[in-house]
Amino acid sequence: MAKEITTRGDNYSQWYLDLVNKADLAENSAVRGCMVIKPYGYAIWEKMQAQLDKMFKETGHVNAYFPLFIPKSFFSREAAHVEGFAKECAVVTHYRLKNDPDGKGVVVDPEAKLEEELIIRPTSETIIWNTYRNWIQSHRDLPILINQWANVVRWEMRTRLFLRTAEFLWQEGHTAHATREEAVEETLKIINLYADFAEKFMGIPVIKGIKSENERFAGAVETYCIEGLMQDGKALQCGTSHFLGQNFAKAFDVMFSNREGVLEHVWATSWGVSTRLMGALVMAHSDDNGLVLPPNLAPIQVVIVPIYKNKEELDRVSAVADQIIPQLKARGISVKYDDNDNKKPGWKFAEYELKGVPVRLAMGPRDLEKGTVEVARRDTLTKEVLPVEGIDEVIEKLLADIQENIFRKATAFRDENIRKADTWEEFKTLLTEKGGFISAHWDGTPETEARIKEETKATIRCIPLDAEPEEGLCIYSGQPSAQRVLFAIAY
RNA sequence: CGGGGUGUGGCGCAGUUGGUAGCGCGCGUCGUUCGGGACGACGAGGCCGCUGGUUCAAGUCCAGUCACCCCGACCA
Repeated sequence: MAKEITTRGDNYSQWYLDLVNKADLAENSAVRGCMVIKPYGYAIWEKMQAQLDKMFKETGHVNAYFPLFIPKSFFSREAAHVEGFAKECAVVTHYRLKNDPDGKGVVVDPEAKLEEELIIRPTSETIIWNTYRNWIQSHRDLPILINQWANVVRWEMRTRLFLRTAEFLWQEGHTAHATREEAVEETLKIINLYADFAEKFMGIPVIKGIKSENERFAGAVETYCIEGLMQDGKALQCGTSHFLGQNFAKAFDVMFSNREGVLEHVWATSWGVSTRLMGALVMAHSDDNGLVLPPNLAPIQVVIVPIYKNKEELDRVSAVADQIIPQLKARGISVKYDDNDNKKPGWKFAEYELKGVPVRLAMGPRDLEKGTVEVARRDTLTKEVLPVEGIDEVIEKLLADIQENIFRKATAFRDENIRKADTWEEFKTLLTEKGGFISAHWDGTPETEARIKEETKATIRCIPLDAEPEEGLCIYSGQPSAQRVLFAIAY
């Protein structure tokens, strides 16, 4: 029977979990808070990785790899950084097990206690800056533009597949520069790169902005972010790029001699996106029938389902498919011909819809007679019958159209869900009745932000980069404010 | 860390006043089907989360324990 999916209207978070499970993206593992990313889900992540990796390299970055373990003492070097991460660190204290003297399996060998405990990286700034110290002496060693693809661990109390897991995959860029200007430029370059990626590849419109002090990365001078809006009206931080100033250079004593031979501290940035983007992808586009994947990230862009009564009919359909498939592949389109005889066409239709395959072609005896094929698109759930002749070109255009349509739809939704509030009452009403982003004046103090969060659960998602200056009064305190910021309930 | 819930074939579940475990899906074989999740016949598959207790007898009652999920507080 059908794989039942909870509808978005019934229970949005259950709908999300159903999709992740039933579309074979990921499942919970035997380890609390950690997920198993299944092949179909991982294939999407690999597409994200490939594209981002290409974009990083095009902007002059190179990949490297730093260790999973970080000596505990490194962590205490940068005060704000420790404070931010200390509460959620996994710690390695021993390096050996031994047979349980009582004969029940194995126990930690108390003899094997580490001199210095190791932290499992929640992020790698400390180990990296400790390493950069040895790499940097002169301005000629700069800039260093390194990215690493890695896993990190943050011991979260409450987890959700992809959106927040104890272990997750990500990339983290760590760059070192001779000047403040250059580091700031790098920070901005990356946030723009992330926004491009989110919009052009994931089809998710994002708002670029700066984090308030409360939301800033622990150890950063300034945190830039891209914020997306999910279909339930909650915001999701999709990526961050940090200007770290000289904080880590000072903590790890990383200095270079400039052109005048004077020693200066190095300027730094760090930036990352994670498997959380998988969650964003699901929640931004999908519907009650299953996933809706943008063609640019779909592991299978086109599926061909043959319809036949017997071997002879299948052979005839396959002969036509054999003509179409190479034409599609020649255009760089990934295609799957599903001639699995164990499943009926109807079953396959439902299954590929659940998995978000952008385009489905169905071909049967009726098509053979007329030289046609049925083309169904996932985003609109519409079908039309078209000539096989020239279908490759049609599909190439169709995929581009689907990519664009998905983005347009998400953009319209996002734009409809940014609302201005000018009074506290209006703010609260909009938040509970509509959700989405609320654009409002704020006095700029962490105290006010904290109070608003306490009373409404909404946080400042960002101060948009493109915000127009506008005199106003803080929605909460009534103090003067120079521009609006975006509030939302966030994941 | 609080509050709630669930542990029974691969998955989803039922199992009444205790009496020796069943249904759907899936799986295997065969046949008929095949343009929106097909049908029939036969078949395989279970230490009822774990430990202890009560009892002639425990999936069921009692105590303990572990795990996971959902909802909050903290966070990308």
